[in-house]
Amino acid sequence: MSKKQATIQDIANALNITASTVSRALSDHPKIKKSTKELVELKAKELHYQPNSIASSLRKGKANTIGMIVPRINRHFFSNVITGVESVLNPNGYNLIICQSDETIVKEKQNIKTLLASRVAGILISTSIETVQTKHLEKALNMNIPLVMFDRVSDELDVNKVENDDESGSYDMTCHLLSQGYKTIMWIGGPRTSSIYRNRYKGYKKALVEHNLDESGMPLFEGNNDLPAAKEFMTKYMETKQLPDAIFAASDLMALGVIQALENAGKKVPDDVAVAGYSNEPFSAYINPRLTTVEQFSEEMGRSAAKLLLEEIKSEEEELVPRKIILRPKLIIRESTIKKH
Amino acid sequence: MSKKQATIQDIANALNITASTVSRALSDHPKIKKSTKELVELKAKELHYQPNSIASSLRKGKANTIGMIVPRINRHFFSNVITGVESVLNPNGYNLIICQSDETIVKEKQNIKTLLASRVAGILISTSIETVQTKHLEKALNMNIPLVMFDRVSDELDVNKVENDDESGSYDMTCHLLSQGYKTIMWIGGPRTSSIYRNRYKGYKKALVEHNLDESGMPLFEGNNDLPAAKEFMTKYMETKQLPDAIFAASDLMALGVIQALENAGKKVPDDVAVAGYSNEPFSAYINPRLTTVEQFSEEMGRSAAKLLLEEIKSEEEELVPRKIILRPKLIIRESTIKKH
DNA sequence: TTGTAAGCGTTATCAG
DNA sequence: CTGATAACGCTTACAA
Repeated sequence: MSKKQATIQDIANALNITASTVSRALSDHPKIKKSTKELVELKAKELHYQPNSIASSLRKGKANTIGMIVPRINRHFFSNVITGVESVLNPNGYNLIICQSDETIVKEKQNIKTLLASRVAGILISTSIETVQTKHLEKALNMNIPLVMFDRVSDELDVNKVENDDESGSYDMTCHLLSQGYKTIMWIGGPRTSSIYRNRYKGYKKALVEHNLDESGMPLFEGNNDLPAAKEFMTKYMETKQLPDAIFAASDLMALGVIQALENAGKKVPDDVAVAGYSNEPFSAYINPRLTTVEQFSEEMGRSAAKLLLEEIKSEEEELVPRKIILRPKLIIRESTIKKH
Repeated sequence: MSKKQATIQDIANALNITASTVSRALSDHPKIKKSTKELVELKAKELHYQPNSIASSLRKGKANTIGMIVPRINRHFFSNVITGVESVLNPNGYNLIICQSDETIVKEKQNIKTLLASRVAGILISTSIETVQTKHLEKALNMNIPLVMFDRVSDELDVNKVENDDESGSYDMTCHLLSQGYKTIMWIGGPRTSSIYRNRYKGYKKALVEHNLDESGMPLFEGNNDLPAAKEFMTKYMETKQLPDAIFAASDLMALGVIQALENAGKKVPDDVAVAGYSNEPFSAYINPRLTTVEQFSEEMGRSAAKLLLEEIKSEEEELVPRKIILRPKLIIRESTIKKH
């Protein structure tokens, strides 16, 4: 219909007042008469006025937008973190621009670029699996754009962080397996260049050492964190080698791959071999056997990260003392690791 | 570090040229000398120049941003649609602002408001379960902001749409159940105010009628599309009534709730009763029994919707002839509905 | 309580 | 090939 969008100027003209008065009226400035406020509201409706937050952002130098970068949006863990983030941001008047790095450093750099160009008020990021250098992230800091890292963090960067205590989650799981009487525990994980898998491996190793077991004697697989990789590895492994007592996969997806391989080979879980996962995917409670795993409280992680970011945005102080919030994961014991007698 | 962001003006001053030249150089205007382009690039790097897309958007009257509204981001279906959308939008230079309506009309209206204020170049929406009126969506159309509906669409609005052929998916499933010899088929679904469930029910009914069965004789449950609702209903149902031959749940989550209730009551699937779901959630292939369901091609839906939107944005024509893309879902037959002899 | 005026950083237009 | 100028729509000192 209307070729041209109505502006505050149009409202002002129609009411024989000035744009500044309209602006103040619309933002509920205390020193504007109630009557003019009402007039303005009315005329705004009449002209189908829609505020232009681009103009507002330009003038104010900041957008009411937060940028968020995750490796993949369709991972249960990350989509729940996003839900947590939104639940904090929206009530505070912020919008979220979501970007996916697809686990590549190239797209991650691209994402940062567009977020900086959009002059977002802050950035939340969980880095890609390829990310080791952090120069691109430092650009944000140089522009005084607050940045909070979550889940996958970088030690080099001195910023607010929210982490899962992967080491302790993994440690707890390994202790559980040992307490069930399993002696040889195979490790299956993603690349240890990522803080996630590095820490989970650390916890696994720590538990073994504490129980006087030599981790170097245990079989190990390190590959893509997905179902096919784990399934393929396990299938091949069984062709030549003996099964361990238990298998600890650093993700539920990998655990599922392992279970499928075992099933195909006619092996029973947990009778022939116990299998544990990590991260409590929605399916884990429902597969056969029900999968022992570690719950990560993803929404809570999103809320914490968003809160840290908002604090940082609100505090005008130049010097930030970076905080680190560590969320303690929870062991969830199900059928797949329970020793039968 | 740098208190102030460098602007094209700063670059211009440093090189004794004008801002317009810098602007053109940076956007690779054909009529700018190669040498000045290089000088500009260099100085831009030196000054840590970051383009300001807010200013650019204001000047150009449009943002390079697309808004997307989904009921819930952490639903497998929607996060995959988003992935599909991004895969088309990003290569075309568009960013995505993602909003969740949380299945409420109130939040959906709020979402529209912020997207309009951000002057997004277009909107992709799958409406909330509460949405029946569409006045808020018409605002976008009045502002000449292209809008594409996907999955959950509204008949009242004359816009581009991408739909799943829920009726045919549901019809195929019902025919499959009938062909297995099941005579009484219970319907379990979400509210039929939503086009989704209305169409799925239609397909179910159509198949029954074609087989000379009276749908009014079949047991039915209509409630929240989630696991607990279905589980609770089923548990109560069994207390007083006979089981049907088969149960067709309009979502995998509801199917899972049903299976759990049956399991708790000591009933076997599919021996005592067959169970089918809809939408092929990631867990469905792995639960016990493996769930017969309908695959929806969610990423494809995202890609189609995004392409339609881009076309509409690019075409300057005032009058749009709305198109409707209908994606044909695919029946996936697994253990949970196979009759044993 | 309201008006005046300047400016946020870009880009389109016109001119040369 | 480049420069000058205005404008996008809004906010905010400062003034009245």
